[in-house]
Amino acid sequence: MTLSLDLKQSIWQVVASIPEGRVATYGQVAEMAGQPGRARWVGRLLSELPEATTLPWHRVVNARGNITNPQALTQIRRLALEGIETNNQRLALKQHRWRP
DNA sequence: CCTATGACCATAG
DNA sequence: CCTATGGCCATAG
Repeated sequence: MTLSLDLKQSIWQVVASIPEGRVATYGQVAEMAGQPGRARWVGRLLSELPEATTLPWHRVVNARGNITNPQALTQIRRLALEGIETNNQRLALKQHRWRP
């Protein structure tokens, strides 16, 4: 199956709907977009975003609350602005996870 | 066609 | 906490 524009848009939509001050995991985003088990698609899609995007990609972390992003510093800074503190690239997922 | 590579994940030891 | 394993799947070479 090819990565259709529809699928990309559904994933972007989910990311866009993550509230400020909350985070979601890659797997969570994939599942909410109707593609369970496809966390890697999410990570790869986010890696292709233009630098000027308004999509809140910084609110997506891995299943352990860890930041595994080449742009970790940017992500950590943005999360801090929303009141989410990190420690060694890790945050308290249990407290900050978005539960719709 | 085959292998390697990820902004991943769950489970087991 | 850490490593190992198996699964995931588009993309690149």
